[in-house]
Formats: sequence, C-alpha cells, structure tokens
Amino acid sequence: MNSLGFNKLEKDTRVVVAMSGGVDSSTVAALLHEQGYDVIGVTLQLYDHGAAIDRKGACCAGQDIYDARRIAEARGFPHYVLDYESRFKEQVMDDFADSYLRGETPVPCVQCNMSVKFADLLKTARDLKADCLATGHYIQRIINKAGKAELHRAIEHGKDQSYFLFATTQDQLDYLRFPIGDWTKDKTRKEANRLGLITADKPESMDICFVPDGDYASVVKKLRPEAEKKGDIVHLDGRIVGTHNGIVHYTIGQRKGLGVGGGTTDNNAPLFVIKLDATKNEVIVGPKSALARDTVTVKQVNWLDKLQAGEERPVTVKLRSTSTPNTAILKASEDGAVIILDKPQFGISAGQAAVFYDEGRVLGGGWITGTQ
RNA sequence: GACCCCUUCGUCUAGCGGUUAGGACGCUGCCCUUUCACGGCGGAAACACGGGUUCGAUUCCCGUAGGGGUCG
Repeated sequence: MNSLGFNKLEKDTRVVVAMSGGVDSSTVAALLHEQGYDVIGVTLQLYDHGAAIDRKGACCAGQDIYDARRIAEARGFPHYVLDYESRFKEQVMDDFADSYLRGETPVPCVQCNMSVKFADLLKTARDLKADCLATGHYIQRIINKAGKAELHRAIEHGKDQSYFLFATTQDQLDYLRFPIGDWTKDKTRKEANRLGLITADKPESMDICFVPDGDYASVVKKLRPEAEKKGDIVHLDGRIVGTHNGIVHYTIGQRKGLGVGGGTTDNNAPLFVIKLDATKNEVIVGPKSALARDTVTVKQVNWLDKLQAGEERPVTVKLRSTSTPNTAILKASEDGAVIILDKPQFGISAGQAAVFYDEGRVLGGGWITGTQ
C-alpha cells in the first residue's frame, strides 16, 4: 500500500492536488510528485478575474495562481486553473453578505470549503479520473479499526484547521487526503525549502481572501447596498448610547468599534455587543457578564459520527476558530442539535460554526442559530 | 438679581504649590488569527482664558466665558 492508501504503484496513482498558491499546498504537490505520484495540480480562480491581486495573505487569485503554475512547471507536472468565479460568488460571497444582513456573522471559509473546494473541485478531480484529491490542510484523516476514515485535529493545535472543515462529509472524506495534516508548520517550511519552492517563505493567509485591505464591510456594501444603514446603539438598560453605521460592522462579543466612551457606565467598564437586532437595525450593548450563555442551538449538522435525534453524548465544542474546546453535552434533535455547555461562554454568535470533538476526533458540527 | 459650588486627555475622572499630570472608556499600532471577533503588548491624547501672589502654580487669589442652592 502506498502512502496515500492505494494498493498500487505511485506512478499508477493519480492525485489531484488543490493548490492555493501558498506554501502548504505547494509542498504537498511537489512532495507527492517527488514520490512518483501522477500529480495534477489544480488552482481555483475564485474572484477578481483579471485584476492584479498581489497583496499578501490572499489566496486563489492573481499572484497565487501564478506561483502555483510556476511550481508545477518547475517540477514538471500538469497544472490547471479552473475558473470558479461565478460559483464562488453564488455559493460563498452572496451568502456571506446575506448572513450579515440577517444580523449573523458568517464564516465564508467554511462555505468555500463545503461548496466549492470539496464539492465542485472534488467532482472535477473525479472527472479527471483521479484516485483522490489532496490538499495542504492541517487536519488528519485517520483510518479506524473498522476501516472507516475519521477526521482528527492537526498535531499542532495552533495550526489545526478542523474548525473550517467540519462540514466535510464522509463521502468527501473517503476521497480526500491531507498529506501534511500531521506535520508542524515548521516542518512544512523546511520541506518547502528543501524542495526549492518559491512559496517556501510566503506569509500565511489570514484575512478573508476576497476582501482587500481587511475592509469586509465595504464588500458587503458593494453586494448589498442597503447594508450600510445607520442605526442606534442601545444599552441593555434601554438608553441609546451611540450610533452605528450598519450592523454588518459588528458581531456578538465585539468590544472595539462601538465608539462609546467613558461616562456611559458607572465604572467606565467596557461595553460589548450583546445582540444584533436586524429588524430594528439596532446594536444592543452591555457589560461582558451579559454575554454569558450556556445553551447553543445549531442547524444543518454534518455528522461524521451520527447521533440519532434524542441521543446525547459528552463532547468538547469549539464555538470560534481560535477558542479552545469547551466541555459540553451534545443533544441531537430532529433538525439539528443543542449544546449544553458545562461552563457559560462569552460572545457566541449566530452564523459561526460549532464543531464537536471527542478528544482529537471531529464528530461533526453545525451552524449556530441562537443561544440561551 | 445678590450670596455660595463647579471648569483637568475625545469622554468619565485622580491629583491640589515643585509629578514624566495617574487611571478607565474610546481611538490607534503591533502580535495573535485561512471568518468575524475575543485576547496580549505598546502609542497618541488634557490642567477653559487673562491677570496676579510666589524662587516656582494644574494646585492659592482676582477677573472673563459654560452647570446647582435661600429671597424673588
């Protein structure tokens, strides 16, 4: 059996590598090619067709496509650029904007993974008669005793991308491979240097890929002009304490950007966004203590280890990508699940993902719809 | 209309003869971060104005500009 789990020679194993133009996926492609696999590099063009996107931290456009192509040429394997712009706009950007209008806080990277990368690209890989689709994500695919593929957090928790991949279905997981999922970033950089990749020292991508200058609100405004509507900032005690330029600028738990100074509360304690009221176009603020919630409802749950409606089990849950998992009881319902946290958490927002774990294993996840 | 009180960073305030004029909120830079945030570490930012008294005034006194009390 070869390193990708197939009972045939590397040269007879065709693998499509999703190349974003960054160091991780470049390393995967070059490494598999070095090992003798029949590698086909694919880079998706997702937005800003023709525009010169060369800013740092971007992905899947402009300079990144060029970098991926150069690596493929240098190593000598085929590389295709697929124009997924219209799909990306329909399935990621539009939803992103609409979510904000509803007073939620979307996670476009998850939408992109589940709708574009692991759906459309995966189908394309199958059309290319590939045995599997490999990516540079830091997440582990582990075959259990029963021979079933499980999804596990990366070894290096700081780089773990499981939060963004919770919606990966079992069917997709069966076809996917994450060759560097159990590596550290440091190891990847070293390998990239050994392989002589031009992307070896490229900075990490961080901001939303289709948002220039970190100003996501202007993108929302461009897609949905009605988003930039001024409204009141209302304190929980009923006082109007300020004015906002559109609820799209805020997420629950946010502190900065309210512009409400001292003298508003007794001890000058900072104010946090407690709630977003899309109907009244209000941002509700209050003290940090008012953010505490211990019950979270989620919808559209993707189960990698199915719980039947009514069933429950102890899990750990991530409610934001960089938060540490919190212990909780997970209860499956007919159309989703309810999470009862052992300890209340602060700043849980609708639209964000809730991802369930059993130790390092990803059990599934869903979209947060509300809290109590 | 007399006799009392107030006036410090954008905001709320500490200080009250010699201080780098302190803090908080807000703002902002960096770090963290494939979402948005949270968070951590920094930064800019003030003594209403004009006269005195003092070796020296944000601090004391007197005026000039903005808020509260007895008689009207």
